[in-house]
Amino acid sequence: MVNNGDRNPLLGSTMAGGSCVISSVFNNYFSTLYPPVQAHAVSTEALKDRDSNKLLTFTIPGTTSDLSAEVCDWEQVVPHMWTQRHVLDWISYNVERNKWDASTIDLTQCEMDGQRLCQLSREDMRTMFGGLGDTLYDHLSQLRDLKTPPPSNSCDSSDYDLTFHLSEECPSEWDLIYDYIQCEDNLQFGVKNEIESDLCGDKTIDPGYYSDPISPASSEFCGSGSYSPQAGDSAGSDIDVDIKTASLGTNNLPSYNKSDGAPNRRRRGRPRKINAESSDFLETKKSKHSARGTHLWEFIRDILLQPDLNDGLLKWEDRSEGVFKFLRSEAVAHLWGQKKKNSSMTYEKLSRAMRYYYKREILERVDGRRLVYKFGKNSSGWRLGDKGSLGC
DNA sequence: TATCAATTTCCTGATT
DNA sequence: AAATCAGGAAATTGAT
Repeated sequence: MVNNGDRNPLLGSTMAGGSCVISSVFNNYFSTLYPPVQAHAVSTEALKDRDSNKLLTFTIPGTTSDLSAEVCDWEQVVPHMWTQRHVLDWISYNVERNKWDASTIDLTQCEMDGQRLCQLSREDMRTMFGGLGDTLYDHLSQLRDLKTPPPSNSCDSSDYDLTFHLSEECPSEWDLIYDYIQCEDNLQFGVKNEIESDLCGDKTIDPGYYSDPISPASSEFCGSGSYSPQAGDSAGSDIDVDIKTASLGTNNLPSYNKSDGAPNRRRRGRPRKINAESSDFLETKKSKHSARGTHLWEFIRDILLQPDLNDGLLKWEDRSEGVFKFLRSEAVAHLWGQKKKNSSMTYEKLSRAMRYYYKREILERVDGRRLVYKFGKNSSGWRLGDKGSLGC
């Protein structure tokens, strides 16, 4: 997700080559507008959610520790209070989300605050941002609507002016899933990259391939900054390890040395979780005993079950047979990675996990058709008339 | 603490 | 040539 151009966690790692262009365009622009500042300690209180209902909180700038000031996350601020930087972050995010060619956007048009942005009509947006204008307008409307108390229903709406819930009673509305993922990711990666970029200047780090923490290459990794929220569940990103160990000054890093000895090579397997010490320090987001959460196939299924909201990621080829196709394979992988707090997820890796489902008959092979899969007899919830996993 | 399921990562080779 | 598929091997995680 592009959230902040100069601390963009995902660009250039998991996305296709076009994203590099996007990344560089926005990075350059951000670095011009916002020279690096020193990272401050982040209040974990400001970041952790409050319960298993995945409460997400918007904050008013300046009210919540250093976070809002330093991190500048547009998702945590109501749109009409966005600064210029928030606006840029948000545009950058939408550019990435839609795989838009950032070079087609006149960045000087982006120089406005949230108040001004909110005054723009759909036509204005089209004029300013071309084909992306509609998307921006719709997304902004969506964000603004979040501030409007919803009609009373099963979803809790307390404190709705500043928060929204993705509660157990009302799960899996795709937009909420998406926003939840984005917001959560924002909390996870936004701060990290803020620190990375702030401490390292323009140096970008591929989050998918962290430097060996003890290697010469990684010794350049700057780190005295403190940080940050951390999901308690698995799959802390590689960057998690580096940043935390660096920032904590620990020296108990595994002295691994991959067999080939190649520098900057990550080792196999899931990214290592941070150690207990840093984990305590950093505060975890989820309960130690929280459920594992949806499996990959359920995640895929749930996207498919929200056709209006799945953003062209996947489509049914034959709904009655459970045949579906990836339309934007890398975007789906990216989203899956966000859900798992893994910024280096790719379609290649996701597809490996999908192939493991063949044996378990959660999926069936569809020979000769690229990007096409079929739900198997051990999957559920996708059939018409099934009691799906979605809905209240 | 050990074990397990479910990935995640890396890899080589084949196919489209 | 690049993307995707296939599947082995090993690593890691959270759950039990």
